[in-house]
Amino acid sequence: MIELAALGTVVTLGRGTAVYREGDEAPHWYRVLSGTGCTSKLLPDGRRQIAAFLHAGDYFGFEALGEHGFAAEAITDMVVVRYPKLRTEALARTDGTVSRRFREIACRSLLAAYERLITLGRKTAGERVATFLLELARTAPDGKTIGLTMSRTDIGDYLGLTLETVSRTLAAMKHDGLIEMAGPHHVLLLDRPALEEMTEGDEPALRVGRA
Amino acid sequence: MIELAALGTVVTLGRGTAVYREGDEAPHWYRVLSGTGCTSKLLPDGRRQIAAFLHAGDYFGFEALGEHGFAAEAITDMVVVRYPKLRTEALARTDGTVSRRFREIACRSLLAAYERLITLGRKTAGERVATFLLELARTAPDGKTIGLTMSRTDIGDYLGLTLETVSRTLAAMKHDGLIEMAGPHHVLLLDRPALEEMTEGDEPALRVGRA
DNA sequence: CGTGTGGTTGACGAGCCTCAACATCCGTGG
DNA sequence: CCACGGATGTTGAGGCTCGTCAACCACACG
Repeated sequence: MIELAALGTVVTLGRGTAVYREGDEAPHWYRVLSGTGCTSKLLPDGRRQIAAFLHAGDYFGFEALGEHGFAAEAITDMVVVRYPKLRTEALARTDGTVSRRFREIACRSLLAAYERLITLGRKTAGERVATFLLELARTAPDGKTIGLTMSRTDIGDYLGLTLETVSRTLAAMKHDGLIEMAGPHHVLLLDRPALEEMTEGDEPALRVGRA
Repeated sequence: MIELAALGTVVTLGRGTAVYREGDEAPHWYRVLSGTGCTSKLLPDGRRQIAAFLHAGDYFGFEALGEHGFAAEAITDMVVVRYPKLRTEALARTDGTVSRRFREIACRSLLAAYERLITLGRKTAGERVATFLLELARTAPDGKTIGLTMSRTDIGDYLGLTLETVSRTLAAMKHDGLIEMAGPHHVLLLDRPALEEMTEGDEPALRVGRA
């Protein structure tokens, strides 16, 4: 019996290089081993939206049907495993476990994307940055020491803000004692409950009557 | 051999009723036969984001792993087919075609969600409304006569705008000769190329040098 | 040391939101 | 059949948030 792992090729990517571009044929999908990347799309006038940051363990590129709708690039040096779609498709056809696994990966990505819709559509700058920080903190060993491996521009393009607004919002959080910063790329969450409250917006002032 | 169709139950839903709520257990997934619905999520203070409008042929609810992260409701009277997850899971395990079908549905939804990220994160009000109109026009018989079955509030919650901005933007488009309206719920696209150009933002003014 | 890239901070303005008044549509009941 | 009332949509005035433009700073690298 074929194993999924046997179909993968390890690929090393230097910081800033493209894994694939928007419009490329999509014969492979990928999994991150180490480093940080992102998937993004440009509007003709240069505005950019990052769909997802890619961290160790994340899958990407599998959602493309014909060609890639989004580009993928390495933000830091990055190591990924590349899988050929055709052969993994064939494997999925015979192996129910693999097939189910694929479905679960797609569903998790979809759930994450839906969460991001509310962030981009309805949250304020402060709420977006708080959401982002807590998202990163989920994978931090101690849950509060965060390394920002991406630039302010990248964070802005991820959150639908400008780099200036990201910078200002972080400064305000520092000023308010919510976070501490050791250089531009190291954040320590000081007041997690306050940040969590920020991500959801305050409850409306005591609702009288119905629950 | 079991057929997928044999596992579905037809359910009729009155306008405004919930298919399921955020946090509900998710034993079923659904497909729309007729009518319009939406999936949405609320922030504690009442801000709402609509993740997707649901039209005939659309699948929804399958992405939930444990419980639903988003609510689903009928905007107009609606008929859906409800499928039990456990039994369709079992079917997918044995039938490669069904399994592949599920993966494809999930990937299509994911691609649509990614497209919406750039709409919500980077587009102006005018661009968002234009994107929305063209999205609806894709399923119109003549490609330009659109019935808006949802309210201005729903459109706003879908596009990350207020209902007033939606109304004003449509008025501006009418004024500019891009669309014509016969009542608040019937739109005719008059200048498709102009609308299409709007969805992508104008090209930057002639770039000199590198392509 | 220069030079370049990325980050911070400030001043200002545009775009969209908020609040409010008014219009229109539609179902209901007299 | 028409009058009423509520829900939905439109339009206007003003304000706030965040974007734009610009200057300055910090660090990495040759």
